[in-house]
Formats: sequence, C-alpha cells, structure tokens
Amino acid sequence: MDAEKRKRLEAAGWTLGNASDFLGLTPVEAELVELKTRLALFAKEQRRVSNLSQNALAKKMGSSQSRIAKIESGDPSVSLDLIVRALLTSGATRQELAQVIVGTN
Amino acid sequence: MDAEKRKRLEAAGWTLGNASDFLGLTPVEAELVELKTRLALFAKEQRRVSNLSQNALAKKMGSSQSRIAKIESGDPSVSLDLIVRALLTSGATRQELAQVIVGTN
DNA sequence: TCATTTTATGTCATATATGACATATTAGCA
DNA sequence: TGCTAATATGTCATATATGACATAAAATGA
Repeated sequence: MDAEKRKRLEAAGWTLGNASDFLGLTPVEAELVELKTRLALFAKEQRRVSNLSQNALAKKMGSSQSRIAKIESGDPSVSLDLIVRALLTSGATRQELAQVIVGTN
Repeated sequence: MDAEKRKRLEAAGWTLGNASDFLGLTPVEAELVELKTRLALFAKEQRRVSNLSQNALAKKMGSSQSRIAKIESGDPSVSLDLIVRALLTSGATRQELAQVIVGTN
C-alpha cells in the first residue's frame, strides 16, 4: 500500500496495521506466531513426503488424528513442542528445521 | 568407550546405555530434549550478552525470575515455546536460533 | 567481614495443551 | 453417481506448563 492510499484511509477513520497490531501482539509474540506457522506448514509437507496419513503419524507419535489436523492448520492451541515432535517423527532433519526458521526474510 | 570395556562392564552386571535409554525416551523424544537443552544454554548466554538479570528479563517478557532460572537450568517443566520467547526477548535472531538447532553434530 | 544483588529450588492455584472421541466435510477413485 | 479413506472441526476430562511466591544459596563488591 502506498502512502497516498494510507493517508486517504486514515482520513476516512481507518486505523491501519497488520494482524499483529489487531491482535495486540508484541513483536516477540508476533515473531513466535510466524515461526510456528511456518513450521506448521512444513510439518504438513513433511508428513506428505513421508507418505503418512494424519492418522498414521498420530499413532507413530502417540497423538491423535484431530491433533495432527490442528497442528497443520496452525491452531493456536498447539505448542511448539508438539509441532517439532511431529516434524521429527515424520523425518525432518535439524538442518531442515533450521532452514525453515531462518526463512526467506 | 571401546568394545572391550563394554564387555567387561556388562559381564559385571551393568546395563549400558545413555541417558535416553535410561529414561526410556524414543529417539524423537531424545532429540527434542537435546534440542531444548541446547537452546536453554544459549538462552542463558543471550540473556547475559544483553545485560539482563533473570528478573529484568522476566519482567520484560511477562514471566517470573524463578521461571527464567528453570528455563536456563533445563527444567523439564519448561516448554519450547517459553524457551524461544526468552531467546527472542533477549535479542536472539532467527539466524542464531537456526545455528543452535543445527548444532555441531 | 557484611550488605546487596543475583540466581536456584520448591510449592501451588490457575491457565493452557493434550489425546480421545464424535461427527462433519472433503478427496479420490470406481 | 456412490463408496471409502482422509481430513477438518468441536468438545471435554485430564495432564502439563505457567506465574507468583517464599526462601535458600551464591555471587558481587564494599
């Protein structure tokens, strides 16, 4: 969005910002959310690469299908611990984890 | 330990193995523990580099001094989420996180 | 030494994450 | 189309993590 459009919108009474602002997240919280989201997406890829159904992965790591679904959908009730456990169980390496963490930015 | 010593110890009634074996951890659980331990150590370093007392860091991230101590001592009651929050709050970059995760091995 | 700050350890009420389950929705294929 | 596996979504009792607090033990410096 360019400065012009921003100015017009703000003049019209809009408060601009991103999702972090809206949710009232601190920068650290926002970064953690982004990190978890990226890892969650990668977890979905990894599971598919390893040819496991959500159910199969769940059994393999002592969890349940519904929780795997929540992991992959970025459900806020899912801990970083669980995401990483899913990733490691579906064969992701530490190098790959690191890769995802550094990201594109 | 070489095969000779192992044989002698086992003959003497010792069951050999590492901490993972002793605690009955699966390979994935063991790797997660190791990962958390390394990050915990790095968290301690990072806090010191940023010249924060445990109390100061705790306030900064809305936690408590005792919990910071537990983070840094590798207490099993501490989540990966909390460790990472502590790291980010004390100024660690994603690159540094990734660095620690890939580790030396 | 002593005073002060920092860190460690233990406990507890509460908050949050968890697996299990039911059930809905979607994909994939004959 | 129908049939079946896969995935999504919601709920709940229980397990685990949390900040707060007290207090002990170290560290730091005068």
